[in-house]
Amino acid sequence: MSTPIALIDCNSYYCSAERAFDPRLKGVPVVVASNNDGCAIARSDEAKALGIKMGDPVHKIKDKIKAHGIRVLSSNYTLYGDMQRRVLAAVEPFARDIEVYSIDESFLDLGGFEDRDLVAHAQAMRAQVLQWTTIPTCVGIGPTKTLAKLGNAAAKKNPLFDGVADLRDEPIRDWVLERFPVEDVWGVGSATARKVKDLGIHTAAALRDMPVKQARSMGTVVLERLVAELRGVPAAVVETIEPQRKGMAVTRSFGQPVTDFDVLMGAIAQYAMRAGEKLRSHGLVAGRLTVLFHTNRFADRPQYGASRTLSLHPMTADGLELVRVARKGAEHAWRDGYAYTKAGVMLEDLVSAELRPRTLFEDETDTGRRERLMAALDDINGKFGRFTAVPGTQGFKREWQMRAAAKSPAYTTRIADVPVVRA
DNA sequence: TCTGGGGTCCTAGGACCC
DNA sequence: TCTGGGGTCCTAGGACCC
Repeated sequence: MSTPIALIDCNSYYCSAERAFDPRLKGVPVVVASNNDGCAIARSDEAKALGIKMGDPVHKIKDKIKAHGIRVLSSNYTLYGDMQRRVLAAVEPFARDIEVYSIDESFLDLGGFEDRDLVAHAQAMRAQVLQWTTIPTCVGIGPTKTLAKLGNAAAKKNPLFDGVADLRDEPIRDWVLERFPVEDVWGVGSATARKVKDLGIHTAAALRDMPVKQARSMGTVVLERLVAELRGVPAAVVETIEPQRKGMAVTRSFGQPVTDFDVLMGAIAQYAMRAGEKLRSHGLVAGRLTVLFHTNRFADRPQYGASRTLSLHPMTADGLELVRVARKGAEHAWRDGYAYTKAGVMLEDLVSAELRPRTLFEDETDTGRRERLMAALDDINGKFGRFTAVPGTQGFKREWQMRAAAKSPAYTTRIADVPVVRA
């Protein structure tokens, strides 16, 4: 008998986090938009009922927003990140181990709790999260991660489960899998769904019953493992230690198109500086940098996009060095006459800063000086807010700055924004 | 006028080597 | 009739996730 695994997932997480501090958002349709106020990335139940889909461009649903008074909020990741901390604090006592899978989902190793009624256990956990954060959740339980995930989706869809679906029970598992669309199974994307449907496989149960060899030859080992997991044979475990990161990226769409190299370079400089900050906060250095920018692929206008990858030696986390290298790449890739709408900086070959290989001609004093400069920069920007001290390359106008027309306050992380209750 | 951002894993195929 | 064989490393691109 394998250890039971649970998946706890927050319902309409970003919308729920916003509602925690603004009661006016309760009972009305709410949508949280992606960066630049571009797409709908979280919808309350009321917004879903109005037909708002995940990823809908906000400008294409303007009429619906107006007609139904849908509240559209800019995303506030500082708030969502801090609320996640609180959710996890509530969940912690209910599991032996936790794997934080995303900002609103965690896998729980329920080893040691087997002799309890796990449905009641999960209900108690949901109540705790709700009480501490006001955020509603659903829980799926199963012998494998895939089944826990599937149970979670079933609990969300079917009110019969009252928020908790335990798929360790075989009759219940079969009942759910036979009614579960194959394209909704975790790990089945549009390409795989198309292929298996051609074979007449339309449900999770049919996918489970697919011959393993056929799964392997049609897909990859990934599909083979997926079939095993649906059968209750674990192919993955709850991972409790965070793996070393392989890459890091800072990419943004612009608030308005950019046609001038220096202006573009301002944005790229900001992203490179931010990428450096991220590296340093993880204690890493990078060995390779990619700079990229492109035009709006949805627009009926001439298109151009390019990227350049350059190596960083010595490996570094120095923001100014990243800016210098990114500029070199951007100069190479630049073409006049286009309206660019997005740019980015990506870093690869990451290693821990202590393990950084030294190069032959490196000036240790100079390296030390630059490291202190970066530390000072992090200090200033940490204390007085991001972008307090920046290189001049970023420019002062920053017309490319992304739109965020309706961003909520930093209720939990900035003292001036803490809600005040008046008697 | 307005369509996000940041990740991971896997495979195929080329380069290179003995 | 039948192009040597086998190994590693790297990269690009696809697929998937939230």
